[in-house]
This record gives sequence, C-alpha cells and structure tokens, in this order.
Amino acid sequence: MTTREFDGIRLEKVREHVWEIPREGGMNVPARVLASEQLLEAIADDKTLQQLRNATHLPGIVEPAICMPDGHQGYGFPVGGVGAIDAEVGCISPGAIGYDINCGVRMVRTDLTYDDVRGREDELVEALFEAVPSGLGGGGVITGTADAIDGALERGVEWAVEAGYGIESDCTNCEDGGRRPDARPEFVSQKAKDRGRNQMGSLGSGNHFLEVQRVTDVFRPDVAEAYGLAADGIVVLIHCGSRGLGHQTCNDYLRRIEQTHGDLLAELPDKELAAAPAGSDLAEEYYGAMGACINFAWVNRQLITHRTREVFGEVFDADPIDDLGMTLLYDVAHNIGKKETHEVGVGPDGLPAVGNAVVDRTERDLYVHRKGATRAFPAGHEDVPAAYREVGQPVIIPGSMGAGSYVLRGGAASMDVSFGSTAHGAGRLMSRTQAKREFQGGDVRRELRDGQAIHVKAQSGATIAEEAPGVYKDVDEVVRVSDDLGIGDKVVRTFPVCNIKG
DNA sequence: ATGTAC
Repeated sequence: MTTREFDGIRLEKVREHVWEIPREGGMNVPARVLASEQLLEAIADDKTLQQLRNATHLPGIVEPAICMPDGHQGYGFPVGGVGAIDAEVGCISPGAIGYDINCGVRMVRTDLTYDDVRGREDELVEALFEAVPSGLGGGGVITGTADAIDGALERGVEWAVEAGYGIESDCTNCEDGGRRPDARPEFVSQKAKDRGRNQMGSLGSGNHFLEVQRVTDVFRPDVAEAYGLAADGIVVLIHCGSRGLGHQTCNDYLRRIEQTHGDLLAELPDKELAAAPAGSDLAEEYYGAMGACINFAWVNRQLITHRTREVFGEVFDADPIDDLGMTLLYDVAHNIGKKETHEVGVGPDGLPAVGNAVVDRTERDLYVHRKGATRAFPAGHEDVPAAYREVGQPVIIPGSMGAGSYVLRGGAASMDVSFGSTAHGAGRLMSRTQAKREFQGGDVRRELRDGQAIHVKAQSGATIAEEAPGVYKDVDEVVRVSDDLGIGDKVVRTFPVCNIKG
C-alpha cells in the first residue's frame, strides 16, 4: 500500500486521487483527501491536514470527512472541506461553513462572441468598474430600506425579481431556486442587518471579482449545448458573498455557541470548530440566520447581475435580455450548510456508524457543511433544475484572473464519493502577505494586458498583487482530479477578457 | 472573507 506522512499525519492511498487518514484516537470517522500527488503536496504545506483530522472529532459526523483537491487552511476547518453531520444526533459548526456565508459564483450567458468584444475591452472594463460597487466598506447597487433587507433575507432572488432587478429564470437557474426555505431573518442581529444595509449589490474585496470571459474549450458538446455555451461565446462570472452581514452573523453565533456550549467545545481539539448540538436552540437559530444570509448573498449577486445587464445594454446599444441573451446559466454557493438527505452506514440502533459497526445503509438527514466546496448533483437528481436534469447540475469553478475558469457538471459518482460535492476553485498557494512581497500590482496588471490581452481594473493595486495568478494552484489540475473521480465532469473552459475587483 | 480589533 502506498502511504505518505506529513507532520505525523499518515495517509493511505485508497485508489487514484483518494487518500485516507485512518480513524484513530478521538476521530469519530476516517478522513479523505481527494487529490493528485502534486496537489497533496500543496495541501500538506499548511495546517489543512490537521484541520481535516480535527473535524472528524465533531459529534455525529458521518464517514468520511473530506478535503477537496483545492483545499487549504481556513478558520478551524479547511477551505475545500466537506463535513456531513447527522442533523438529529450531531451538530452544526459555523467554522465549517465559513465567515463569508454563501460566498459563491454565478455565470451569465450572452449571445456575444469574442469578436464583438475585442478592441472594446477598455470601454467595457471602465463602464463595469464605474457601475458595480467594489472594495471594502459601504455603497451598493441599492441602499437597502428595512423592507428591502427583510425581503432579501426572507425570500432571496424571488424578492429581487419582484422588485424589478431580474427575470423569472434568475430564480429557476439558481441553486435552491435562489431562496432557502428555512431562512429565519429574525435570528439575524440588528447589527448584521445594519452592516448589510448599504452593501446590497457590491463585490467586496479579496478574491471577489466580476469577469468577462470567453469560452475557449468545449469538452462535452452535448452538455455544453444543454447549458447554452459554445466556443468563442462571451460569458460573465460574478464571484462575491454576503459581505459584512454574513461575517457579522458568523461572528455573532460563534461567540454565542462558545459561551453556551462550552461542554461540547471542551471535547473538540480546536476552539475554532465550536459547534451547536443538533436540536439545541442555538443550532436552530444559527441554521435559520445562516439561511437568511444565504438569501442575502444571492440577492447581492442578483443586483450585480442587474447592473451588469444595464452596462452591456448601454455599451452594445441593445436590450440585454432580448438582444444579447444575458440569461443566468447557474449560481452556486461555495460556503454553505444545509440539511440534505444522504444514504449512510448505520448501526443496529439506526444511527450513523463506521467500520465494523455498520449493519445497514439508510437515508439520514445531515447538515452538509460545504466550505469552499460546490454542490455537484448528478443527472436525474430532483434538485437539479428541469432544464439541466438530464445532464446534471452546472458547477462553476473560478480559477485565477490569469488562468480562466471551468464549467463542470455534477458527476455520476458525486453522491457516493463526496456527498454530492466537488471543488470550488484553484485554491491559494501562498498567504496574502507573502503575495504582496512577491508581486507588485501595477506589474501584474501590465503583464496580463500586454501578455494575455486580459484587462484588469481594481480599487487597489495591493488587491491585484494578492490575487496575482502566481498565488493560485493550477486550476487545470484541480479540475482534472474532479473529472477523473467522476464527481464533477469538465464541460467548458473559459479565459478572462476583462476583470474588475475590489 | 471582514468597517483586516471584542
């Protein structure tokens, strides 16, 4: 058997791209890293493996805890981690979902081709940068009244469409129809709502961006056709989250859970994994508040979509929907926790079990924590919109601004291998501080423009340095692993044309 | 990621 050891953590190679940390000590379940040898080296470079092993101590976690090929260190729980935890006898952990609740990405199609945009990149990038708020702090597409905040938190994209910021298919072509049914806005603090009020429709900072891209490669023509994507076609990628509102909510509940459930906390190897036991008041309140933040992030991306359509309409002097075909392909959450039903191994008592204790397999309700991981439901799954059900759910994986991105489709093996999940991006290779030492924003911007015809405009040069292509892992390698495993299959690859960011 | 600090 092939084994590897990093910092005292031993991994056994189960099969190609599947590495297992066997159950030992306080681990409730084994953990698995889904990675090629090359990506495993990068993953083992920071605390990711320790964090993955720590996560297996969470009560009620179901076999296995997973790290995706783009995994790296996060707050308590790896970015790129999937933790499926029993919703009756387990717990819910904000750190395993992430500070930026429903950080995610959507792709908007257009009927334009690269020839239509070529030579007009600067005009487009300036107009988008002017129209779409970005950077730290306040200022959104709209200033949220109390009614707008409540509508967004309660009803998500439905609210935005009714308020005139979208069309009906913006709901259907979004994960969960753009609305979490179990959202409970009353459990979001006033302080969080106040932070969100003037951020409705804003990109934020860090790795968040809006990118105009062209389709360069088509790997599965039948699926690409079902998705309305073709070579040379122009698409728009919008990557952002729930801004200060989600951040505040995560913080609010981490503090409350630490205070109220100190007994559970004391059993965990890392305070940052603080969790509320299933059935507790705080589990219900956090779950409802998180659902409301999910809706807010979807509204955020919807308002940016609305503004983007307006800009394209002006630049190309055409109706963005009727003439330019700017419909939503799909919108996926990258940081999310939700109740889903999955088949798991159970013991004689009908509760989740591991190894020799398993006597049967049955469906259980789980809190599926995806932190830097994308839902990737396969063809035939009832939660895939009707238009895509025969081919599988669109999965959108952004790479760096110099490398481009991928559209995948949920693979046939995803339910068996990864609780219906795959990777979410290229994954960082170095910290932001290290990136600023290695790169200079102006140089990066010039090289992208002169060398690759990629036009970038950002609020701050430091952000360009922090997000330089060289700070990311190889997105092609991440996607290769997903495709090989059959959890998310390559459909098309895109390449950047214009990028705006905070 | 984040009014980069409870």
